[in-house]
Amino acid sequence: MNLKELAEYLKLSPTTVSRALNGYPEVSDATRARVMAAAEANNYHPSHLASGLAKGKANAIGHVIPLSKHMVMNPHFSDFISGAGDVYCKAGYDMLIRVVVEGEEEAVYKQLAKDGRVDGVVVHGPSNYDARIEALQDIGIPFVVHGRTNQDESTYNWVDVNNLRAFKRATNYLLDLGHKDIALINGFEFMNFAMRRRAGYEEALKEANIEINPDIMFTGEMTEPLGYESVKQLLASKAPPTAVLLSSILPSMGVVRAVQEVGMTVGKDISIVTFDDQLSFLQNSGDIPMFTSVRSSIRDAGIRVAEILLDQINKPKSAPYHELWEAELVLGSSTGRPVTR
Amino acid sequence: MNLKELAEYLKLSPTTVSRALNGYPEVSDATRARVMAAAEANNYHPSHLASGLAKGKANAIGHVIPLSKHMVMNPHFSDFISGAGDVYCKAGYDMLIRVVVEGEEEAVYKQLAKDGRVDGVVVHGPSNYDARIEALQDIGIPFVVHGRTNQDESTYNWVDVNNLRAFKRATNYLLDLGHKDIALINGFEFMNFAMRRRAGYEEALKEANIEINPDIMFTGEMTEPLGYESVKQLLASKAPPTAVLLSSILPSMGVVRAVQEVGMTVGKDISIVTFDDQLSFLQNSGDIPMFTSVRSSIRDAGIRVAEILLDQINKPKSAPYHELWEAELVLGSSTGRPVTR
DNA sequence: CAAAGTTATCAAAGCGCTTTGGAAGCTCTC
DNA sequence: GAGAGCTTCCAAAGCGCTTTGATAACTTTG
Repeated sequence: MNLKELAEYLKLSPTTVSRALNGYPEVSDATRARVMAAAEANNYHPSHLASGLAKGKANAIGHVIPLSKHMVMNPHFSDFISGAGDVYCKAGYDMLIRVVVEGEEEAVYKQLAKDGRVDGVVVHGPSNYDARIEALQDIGIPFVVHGRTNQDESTYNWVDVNNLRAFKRATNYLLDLGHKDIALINGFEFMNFAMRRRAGYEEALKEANIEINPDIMFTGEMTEPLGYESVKQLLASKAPPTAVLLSSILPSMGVVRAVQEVGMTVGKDISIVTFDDQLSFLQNSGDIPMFTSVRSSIRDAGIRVAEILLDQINKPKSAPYHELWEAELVLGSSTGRPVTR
Repeated sequence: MNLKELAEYLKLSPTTVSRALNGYPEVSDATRARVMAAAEANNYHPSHLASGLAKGKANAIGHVIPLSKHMVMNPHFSDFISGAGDVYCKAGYDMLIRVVVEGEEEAVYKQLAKDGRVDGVVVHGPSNYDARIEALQDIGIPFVVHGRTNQDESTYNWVDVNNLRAFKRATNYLLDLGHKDIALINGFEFMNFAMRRRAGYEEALKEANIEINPDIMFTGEMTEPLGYESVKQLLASKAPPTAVLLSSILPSMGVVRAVQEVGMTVGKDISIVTFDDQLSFLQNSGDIPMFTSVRSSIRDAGIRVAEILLDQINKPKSAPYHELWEAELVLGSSTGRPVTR
């Protein structure tokens, strides 16, 4: 059943039916009620394609998700998406996801934007200098970035955690406990968030006059094995670090595994502070959480990013909007004073 | 730039341009080359909405993802989606995701199907009797189920792991090692996969004449804490089980945490066998993997489900198609003979 | 070389909806 | 009781593409 048929059935014009359904005022309450009832009764759903075409609006938001070399979907996305998806759903938007080989995101964003399939896009995982930003600005489609780049921040919309401050604070906490050798297990540092975290770590060390030691700094895909392998390697050295700072709870699990494997105890023999995205499936909660962490919910970020994007779509040409979130330092049982050797 | 403008620019009719672009034979090679070049040069992208409307095809697949009570997106989805998304992308389809409060999936599937937004849908996490199946059959939209229900399997498309056999085999393996008290930590058993796994577990125990003990059987959302809490509880009893069988690697991590917390060793004091979906971010690999497991890749399932769905869309009215996969038993370091007490 | 067959192009209708610009039919006013 | 002002509805154009049915131009063939 389409609009025309519904109109014929009701002995009304398509115009009136369309208006009744879309809440325009030019139709009497009685007629509107009749139309609504008939639509319901006939299980009528307007064609999304047709209305989109007529209105020049797709009612959808695009997300382009890069697959890394190992064809891995970053699990942090699923929480982000769950937050954003919820917002879209409530606002009557769809979420359109393209899984794309890393490096081809730009072309895909362009195509999505041009072919009118989406009204806006969100940019995931910005690198330090990210070509997508200018590409999207050229196209003129609304977008918001989850994170920032080193480009001029004021020209686009973003939501970011203060990664530098978070890691500086985490490092300072470990320093205050008396740790001097603090390892860093970070994401890939061409990603902006990781670069900023490293900067925070280094800043804190410098201020404490501690030399930065590249031998105890690791980067990689933030998975369980990254933590395991890195700490295995550290523990094999003569004087392993007494503390380790991590970018995600996933590698932190790996650290715990490695530490326990050699019979040491987390929080006693070795301290761990981790960034905690509050992943839904690996909660670090309870009265005394397992990990001491700097915490900021990635799901909440998804929610805000989506809200901001919808705002920008609905009132275009508003000024770029930013939000910088401070992460919360949460004390858990994975930290303690270093053991004196 | 739209088709009409491009045609004017080329001094051709929209018909010819459209045909040239879409690879129809009724156009000379010379003209086609000219058109292609002009399209490229002018950065022309056909409107997805318009072509979809004209063709009666959306070029998109719908996924409806239920949010559980705790607003958690099941992390197993992200791997499934990464597989499926990849297939869609290569075939020129989009993936449309709706995050929906649990229980409302049915209405959403209906709407998606009716309004022409998608050409097919995939059904996630079927329950034992799932109303969505009949709803989708009524609507007449192509769909494939990831998993099965207890309804008549022959009437719809599905891809499933032989969960019963996998868990029976895993249980038998533990029995063979000499374990008599085997705990089960399962997903929610209104989910069909969990029900079948439990059946496999019980079948093996029955055949071994071991009484089924509900006190050592747990169900819940498959997260890290589920494993931790359950095993904490088990270890508090007088004679804790010597082995535990789990439905996912996530709770298995929790079991490890609980076991190590009391100073016991996994694979010696207590054995673990887990179902391993080969989640990309929690790999259980290496020469000797951490966990003994029954293994089947959820990402591969996503790939097959997507392929099958696209097939069904392209040749409608083909017979329902099924695939039942056998999980592989992989020996790791989390199992051993029970300690004699 | 005319008839038949091919090839290369086009005009126009249609996909299902929205929206513009009227036009009836009312109710008020002076 | 005629003009103004509402209210309620409609015809038709348009969104950007595809596709049907035709036509013109060009090759073959007997």
